[in-house]
Amino acid sequence: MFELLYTKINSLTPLTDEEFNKLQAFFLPKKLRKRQFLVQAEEECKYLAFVEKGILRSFTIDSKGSEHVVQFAFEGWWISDVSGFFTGEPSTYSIDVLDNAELLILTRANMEKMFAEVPKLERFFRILIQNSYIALQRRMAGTLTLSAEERYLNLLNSSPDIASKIPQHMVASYLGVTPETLSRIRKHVLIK
Amino acid sequence: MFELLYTKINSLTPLTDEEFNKLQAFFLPKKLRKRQFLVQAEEECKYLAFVEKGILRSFTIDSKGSEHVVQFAFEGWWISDVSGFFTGEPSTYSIDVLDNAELLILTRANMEKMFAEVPKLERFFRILIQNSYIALQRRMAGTLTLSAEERYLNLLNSSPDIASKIPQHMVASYLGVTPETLSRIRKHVLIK
DNA sequence: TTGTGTAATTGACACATATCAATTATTTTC
DNA sequence: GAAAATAATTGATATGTGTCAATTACACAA
Repeated sequence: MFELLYTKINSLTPLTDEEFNKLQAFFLPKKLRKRQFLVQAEEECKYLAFVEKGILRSFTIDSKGSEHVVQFAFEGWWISDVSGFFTGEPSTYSIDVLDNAELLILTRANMEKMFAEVPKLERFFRILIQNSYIALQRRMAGTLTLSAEERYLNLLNSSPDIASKIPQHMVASYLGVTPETLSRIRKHVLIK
Repeated sequence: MFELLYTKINSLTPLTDEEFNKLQAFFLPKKLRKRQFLVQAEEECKYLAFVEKGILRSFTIDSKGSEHVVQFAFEGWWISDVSGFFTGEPSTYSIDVLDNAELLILTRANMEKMFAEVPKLERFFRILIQNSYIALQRRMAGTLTLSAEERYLNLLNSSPDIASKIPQHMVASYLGVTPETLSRIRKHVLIK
């Protein structure tokens, strides 16, 4: 059950067997089916989740009621409302399941206990969030500099998983365009 | 010279005097005047800089030659091309000085040595990057959900420094609009 | 399997923002 | 302090993307 987690942590911060055994105690397994919520906006986001199986996404709903996808999470990825998780404030995002999921859940309290027992993990999570930050900066730069069509073509390259496994209207939302616009972009790209 | 740095680090991760004394040895003071570059795109970004005095910004240049501001850094902030700094790859951004600056510079090698001597700092930098990530997520959500005018009004609220101390065309670039559009937005906002 | 809801496509039109060009205001430099 | 460079404003027009409405395609549940 912990193989994937082990691989992922070990690739960034090699752990001894003993350290890895300690670590397991702090994670809580959780299964969720499609359409279930891990976190509801406005509530406290208590969890940082590692995705063993399935697909999740986080999203906001704006003042006009439309959804905006913030992040997708596939197998081997982490997902949370980082802001809510660390500040304790009510979550600004909701997180729900797109494909039946098996998760390993870390609560804030368990995370701190874990850091106390295995200090090396402080480093792992620094690098993890660092990589997320870098990816987000790329996405941000893309929305500032590229047209919707260029962003879509980029996505096909850099995240083929998203383009192929996620319903189109959610891909549109992630790209920051309407479903109609993405549909037209796809038509246009095919023709070329 | 290290007062501001001390205050900033101490507020997130309290340090003993001894720890703080050790730490100072790893930072290199550097003065730069307006228009000088700390990092040039395409070169390696060797530095993580703490801003003691002055203002800097990081930016990219797109295929059409126009600049896009990624980040501003005022006194007490940190700036770097995070991606380049940690991966060692050529920087995607340039960083230059908007207002004569006094910096405390950390190289990658010194950072690792520092972590070895004062492990607590691993935690500090995790929290630092975490907060940057949260801020960037807010900005990203804003560009997905808000009109240019709403983003400008948000900026006035959340970062009055940016709105008041930065040339308007750079604020426009940061918001992801043209200078002409920002000029019109300001006119419109004043009238209301 | 058929029906019912949801997703994707398409068309007509609206609107926010970009682009280009000209003018005025503000800095910088010698 | 005058000249030159840069920044901000304004107007006219172009364009990408959004909105609304209708149609077709698809998925899932009874």
